[in-house]
Amino acid sequence: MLQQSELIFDFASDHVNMSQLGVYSDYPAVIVEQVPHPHLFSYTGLACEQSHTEVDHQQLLKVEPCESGEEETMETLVAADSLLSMDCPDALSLEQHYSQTFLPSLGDVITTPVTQVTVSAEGIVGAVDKPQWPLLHTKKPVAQLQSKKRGRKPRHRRAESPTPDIIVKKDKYNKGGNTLYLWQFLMELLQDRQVCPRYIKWTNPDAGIFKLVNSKAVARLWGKHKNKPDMNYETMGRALRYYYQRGILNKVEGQRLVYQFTSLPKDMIYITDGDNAKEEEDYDDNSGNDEGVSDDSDDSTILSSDQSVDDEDLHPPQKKMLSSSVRAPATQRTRPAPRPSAQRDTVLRPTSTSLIQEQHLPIVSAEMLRTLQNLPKVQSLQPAGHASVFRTAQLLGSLCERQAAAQVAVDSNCARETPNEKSHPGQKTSQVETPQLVPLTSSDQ
DNA sequence: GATGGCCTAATTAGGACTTCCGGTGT
DNA sequence: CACACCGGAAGTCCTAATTAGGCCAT
Repeated sequence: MLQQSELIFDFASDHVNMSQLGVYSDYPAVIVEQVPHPHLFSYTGLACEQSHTEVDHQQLLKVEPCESGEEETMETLVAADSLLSMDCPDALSLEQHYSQTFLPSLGDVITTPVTQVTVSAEGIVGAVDKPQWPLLHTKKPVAQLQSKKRGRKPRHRRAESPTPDIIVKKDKYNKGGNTLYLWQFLMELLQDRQVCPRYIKWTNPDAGIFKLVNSKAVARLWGKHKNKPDMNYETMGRALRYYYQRGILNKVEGQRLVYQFTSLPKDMIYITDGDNAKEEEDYDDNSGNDEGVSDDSDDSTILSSDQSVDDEDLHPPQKKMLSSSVRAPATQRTRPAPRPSAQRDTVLRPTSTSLIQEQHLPIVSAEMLRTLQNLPKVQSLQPAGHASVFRTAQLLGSLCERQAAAQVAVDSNCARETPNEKSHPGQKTSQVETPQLVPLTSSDQ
């Protein structure tokens, strides 16, 4: 089994290898943001320069040698290692399980450097109805202010978490590194096939209603992320309840463990129950109850049904890929209704993928490609503006092309590329409609 | 020596939880 | 009885903003 560091190296160097290979030398600009959310690094041990949200395209289009990651790598590796080595009763720990969800590793067929599609966070907004009392600071006694060692101007109010109403500085989530809010974390889980719908699932995606199928497991995952081993659902629930006040979440009355996002990214990937029908069955076999009562059995109980995941890790990737390709394509879908609203980071993470493939032959999930290509927004994407979506869409397209071409002749014209990207790798050309939060109304429910 | 630019460390405010608790409802 | 759920209160952690001070060049 590959060590994490090996995976990291291979993964992080993938782009470089591609660019160095003659076959792919025509793809200088198809450098998708190689920056999974920092929290993903914390699980996987990956560490790299992060630059999602407000995109400096010039920067994005050059391969960053992980300058920040250089110092973060070891730390992150250690952290990830410690995470993964934390005691867990089951052979496949939740932590490992979840870490794998962010390490492209399993059955599905995306084997590209695509780590995510990020969407510019520009215009992320937050709760406007949150009271703001800037005068509170100005009313401090003068003597108190002067008693400070250093005089200080009244500082600007710090940007808050991106909630549906407050405008947040573009780079808020770039600088900080691994800040991942709970609601973001939940959205991540909801877009993760290995967790959704097993531990968390949509009950009404259109309305943003989801259920914590296994509240304890989700809380534990959250605790892992926050390095709070004592995290439990009660604590996490308190944080969730704070979201009520801030207009990020609503509680679905009468249903336990069921919450509702007040708004959602437009381009969010929705994993429905059908996507993981088998897993769902497995889970249901364990829980035997999906009506309002969570399955809070011990994680090991659930994980025992996830042996396939464990097994897959022990098998060569190619084999996994083949077996997975037999499965019915995923039924991931994207929210159809393009409703204007605020904006928020969106991560369209490829589903479980095999990270190391022989020859790194890119194999793109046709389903995902279709999904992306069918998005009107993606169709109108330009290589600038919020270029990450564009680039990823292009990458997927180009990878698909290469995939087809590789089957005909490896050294043939497999390096075709979309003209815009090819001719102007880093050029900012036009404005792209940014993915937006979709405010969810009661009518959706 | 004065001035300005740059960098860094220290300081601080504030956001986002986390922890604890008592209570209610199912 | 267990669990979900609620919300107040206080605390912690982390980050961004701000500033002073050092260094260097002019």
